[in-house]
Amino acid sequence: MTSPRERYRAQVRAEVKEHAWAQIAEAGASAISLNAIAKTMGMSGPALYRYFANRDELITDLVSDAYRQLVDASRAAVAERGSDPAVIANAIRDWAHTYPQRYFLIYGTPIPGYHAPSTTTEIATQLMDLLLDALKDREPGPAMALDENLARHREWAHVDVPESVLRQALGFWTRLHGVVSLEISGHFRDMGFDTQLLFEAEMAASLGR
Amino acid sequence: MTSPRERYRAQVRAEVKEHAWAQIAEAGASAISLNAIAKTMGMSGPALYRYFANRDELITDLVSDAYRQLVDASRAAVAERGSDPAVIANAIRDWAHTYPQRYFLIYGTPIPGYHAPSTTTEIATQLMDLLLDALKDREPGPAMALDENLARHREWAHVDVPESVLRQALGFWTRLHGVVSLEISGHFRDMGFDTQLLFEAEMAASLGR
DNA sequence: TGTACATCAGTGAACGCGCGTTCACTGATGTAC
DNA sequence: TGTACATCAGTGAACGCGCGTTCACTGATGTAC
Repeated sequence: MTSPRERYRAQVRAEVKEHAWAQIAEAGASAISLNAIAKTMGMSGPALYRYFANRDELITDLVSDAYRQLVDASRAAVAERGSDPAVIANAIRDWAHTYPQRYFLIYGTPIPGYHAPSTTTEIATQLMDLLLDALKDREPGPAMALDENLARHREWAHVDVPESVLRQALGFWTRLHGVVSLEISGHFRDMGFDTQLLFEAEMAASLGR
Repeated sequence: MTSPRERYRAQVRAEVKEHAWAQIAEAGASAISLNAIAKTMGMSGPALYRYFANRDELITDLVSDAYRQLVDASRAAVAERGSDPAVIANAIRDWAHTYPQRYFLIYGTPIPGYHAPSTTTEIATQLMDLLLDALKDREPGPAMALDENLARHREWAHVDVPESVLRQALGFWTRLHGVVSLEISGHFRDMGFDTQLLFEAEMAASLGR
């Protein structure tokens, strides 16, 4: 089905992205440059325009891949250790520590002038679904003002879980990223305590308590 | 004491920073350019080297100013509405919403190749002190594994509060930034619910419950 | 299997741009007698 | 108050760099008869 040329194209595209990741890891997402990537591949700059329409298309591809990778890592963790919020949380944190710049690409400061296409939102939804599934059998907890608001969102997004689960998921989600984004950004550096313990304490407090 | 020349220098420095903020608000921190700033001021690029040794010094100044501004805003809120964690939290969130790019400058993805000097850590401490002060009269809550770790940090940082307060402060801190950074980054955009309510729910859950 | 043609990967030159930073300089502002 | 000198703000040219992107082209790879 796939011709040799098509396979070759796919290979080069993959190699370009590989180099892009290396570049991101070194100098952040804003440093992604088609010319620089071409150079490290021993090619001339314009050659890459055979594979990507422009710089934005490359970035979009990278963002999607990062998201997919994160979803895969979370899914794999669930498959291995069970559908548990803490399992997902640790998978995400581990991934963030392994690939800080990829984490920033998704959850960090938005790249100026770049707007993520709708496909990424779709993948983001998959991640949320994974979390909702892990949370769905928990006891509700007291009703609150936010619930009414979430009910509207639930209908709109066609999510099939009670508001109480949605509420727990959102709290869990924000706390997870609260710890992780601050620690990866280095805001706890030189403060001399174990951020892993802080993370675990936060996740424990968020669940059942 | 201050000569006219010194006063003039301070004025120009301030004006440069004013334009830098405008540039940051438009295209993010990585877009700060001395040449571009000079142009909008009707000056030539090299002129600014009379006022800042180089680009990094400008950024350092901006980061410090942003921090100071955030501390001032928090202090003002406390002065007006009392020393309450929720008051501080709302002050920080309001500031972040008013100046999203300044918020990112401090708490967002680190600027590649730029390292904050120690003075900024000092100002960050002031903000934490403000929070610790607001939390200091709360009941302890059950002891946990993190406490031992925090005790070491307390000694090292010469902070004069019990571990339980430090623990509460850290939890409060991470949850605050968890909601705020995600909402400012736009991760709740198009999800159709009121992030203000989510924020309030998180802060309420974090305090007394 | 061999030839003719079409497809397409990659090159090199070029365009226009903006960046940080240096340097020798002009001209205005302040200072000392 | 007036003159001589020192200080210093700002200019314009220049350096070297890298960026994204276009374009006409060469040469290799695949396809059809």
